[in-house]
Amino acid sequence: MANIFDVAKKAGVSVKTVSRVMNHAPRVRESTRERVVSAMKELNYSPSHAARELRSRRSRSIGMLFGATESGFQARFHHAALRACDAAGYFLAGGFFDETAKDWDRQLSAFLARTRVQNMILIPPICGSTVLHKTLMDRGVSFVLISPTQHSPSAPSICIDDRRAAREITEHLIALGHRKIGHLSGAPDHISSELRIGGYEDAMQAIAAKEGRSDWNCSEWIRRGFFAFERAVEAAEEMLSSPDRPTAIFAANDEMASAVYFVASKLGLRIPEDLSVVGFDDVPIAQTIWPTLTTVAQPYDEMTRAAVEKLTEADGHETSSGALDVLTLGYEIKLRHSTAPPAS
Amino acid sequence: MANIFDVAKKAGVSVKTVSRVMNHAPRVRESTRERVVSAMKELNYSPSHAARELRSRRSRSIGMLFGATESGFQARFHHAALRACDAAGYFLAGGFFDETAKDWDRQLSAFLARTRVQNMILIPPICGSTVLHKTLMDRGVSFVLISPTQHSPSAPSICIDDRRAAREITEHLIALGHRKIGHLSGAPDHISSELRIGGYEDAMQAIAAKEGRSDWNCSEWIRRGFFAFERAVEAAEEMLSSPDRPTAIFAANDEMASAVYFVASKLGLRIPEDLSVVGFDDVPIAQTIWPTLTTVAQPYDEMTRAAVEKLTEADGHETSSGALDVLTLGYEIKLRHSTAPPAS
DNA sequence: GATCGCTATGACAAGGTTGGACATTTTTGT
DNA sequence: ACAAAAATGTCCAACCTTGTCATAGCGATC
Repeated sequence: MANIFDVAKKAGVSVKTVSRVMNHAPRVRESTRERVVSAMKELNYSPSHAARELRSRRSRSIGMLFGATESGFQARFHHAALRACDAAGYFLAGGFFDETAKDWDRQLSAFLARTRVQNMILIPPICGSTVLHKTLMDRGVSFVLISPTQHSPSAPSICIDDRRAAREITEHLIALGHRKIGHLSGAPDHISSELRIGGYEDAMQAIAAKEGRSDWNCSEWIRRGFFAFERAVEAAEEMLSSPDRPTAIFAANDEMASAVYFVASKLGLRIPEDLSVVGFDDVPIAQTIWPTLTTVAQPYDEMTRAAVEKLTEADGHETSSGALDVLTLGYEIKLRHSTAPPAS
Repeated sequence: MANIFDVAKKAGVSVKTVSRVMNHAPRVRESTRERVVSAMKELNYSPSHAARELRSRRSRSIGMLFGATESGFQARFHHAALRACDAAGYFLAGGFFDETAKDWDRQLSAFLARTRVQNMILIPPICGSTVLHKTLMDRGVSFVLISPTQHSPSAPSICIDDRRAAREITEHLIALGHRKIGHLSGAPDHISSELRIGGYEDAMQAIAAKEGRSDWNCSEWIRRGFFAFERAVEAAEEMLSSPDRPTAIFAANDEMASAVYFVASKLGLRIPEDLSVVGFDDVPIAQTIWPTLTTVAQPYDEMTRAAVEKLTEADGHETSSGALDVLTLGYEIKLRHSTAPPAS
């Protein structure tokens, strides 16, 4: 395997110049650059990331911790991260991380020690742990939070307008004629849960005001599903077996929406004839269950690309401006087959 | 950050001894080892993997290429690999790989150049590409194939007895009383597809022989679904809209089984009353659809652990014995709610 | 034409670890 | 007490790249 000396020799320059070319340093004559580049090509040269990392104390990898990789949600981000890293010339170092385990910090230390990543992308559910943030900061690791449970002054966050999206999708149900709309909400320590509840309430209160039902209290229609399938099954069972059951349910993620399908199927309720369902996230399952699920699509690829950009741009440069750095991207409502007017 | 010299000083030994301890070299007294280990702990030392890799030309990472990370199947292996690598002290370097893309080799070269992995685990669908095998061998990368489309003389494979599993799960349907059993098979270039067809036919022919129906040709009941949801939807529609439709379907993976649910739901067929369904793989979706899916569980964790072991054991040592190295692990049939006797 | 300033390039050390070849010390067995 | 074996140390080179500082070349300025 060729190294930098071979390239230098072939191009008739010093190793340093080759290094400069690789690192896009200024002050290299165009003709020299070309000579070097073609020498690299000819020798099929690729620099040793170990040596670069050793010398420059910068690694070309981005770390990411996964808990439940099967969760559709994490799998989508995994996919997006693989592509974004590929595009940026970085590679993804994945670690397993069980946030409920006791040897929490051992897992994290082991990951950091092994990979020596300097950059990380943190996704739910673990992105919200302040202890985690602190550990990373102490170690000098920069990180970006995606859809965090809470924003951090020490790292940029990337999210969507959860509240507006929740409001919009609830309004879709209202527009179809639904009034008894249940909400299956997420884990209470997650900012998105509360924002989605907020959006739901915004929509419900707006229609209540418009139709003059001042006594109407939509918060009775909210049940916690904690973003988890099993918990959502319980909550949905409770909601749907009540005599005054809702005619539509807005689940705060698709996994819980599929739990509603599960329960509805068990109880013999037809979707959407007897019950309309909407979700949130647009994970793959949304299109592989029948009827396909109306939901809010997160811009996974865009979010992850932005995260990688933030990390690679800042690489090396300390750029904590002090102000909260929050990037809000656009979502999309996907209308599919899980909603219909209520049975009259 | 402490380095090996600091540790040596603290432990009162030479750097060499510290190195010996880290690399589990023989001829180190237990008491010395302990002193060194505790010095490392105290200093919170972790070796620079860049330096180790640079010097020893061995990387502590295992590479893995993912195509469709959302596919449940790959997500399960991702999860298993993260855990197995963690346990082995390695880390997982993930790469995106679209086997249908044109810049196929660019993707692979970029991945290998960036990560410089020496070890890889290959999973379906890309694990079968002989071009891929060749490239890896040329580059001196060792690899293990999991459930490969075809075995390779140059790498160990890990799989289950697909044929027996397929036979067994088909027999489950037969035992319930089904005779008109359709099979939704996988991609024809994949060895597992053919083995699962084989197992299905074994079971069908056995019952045909037993019941004296020598004219019965079960191969009419086979349709290709190519392991893909959309293709399976088409195939299932065809199967189920025929007047003499099957009373049970054995899908060669869970994704296709969920496609059967999708179509059944669309056509108003109830599972399992009107149609029994069984799958293969036991991916997460099998338990989050109602009725929960009877399927064959692959031993994901065990398979991946075995793969990591093979790689880490062989690390450095050339051990190609020449003979085919195929490890067959046990599967498990998960009986759930998607099967019942046929309507009489 | 000597001096200055700027650009492009080069020489050399450093970064943390392991490998190799031996030398030296300690332990063990007799 | 002596030899053999085991444990540890010494020292240097190598791995490949980048950072620091130095220098050659060259046009502009006084």
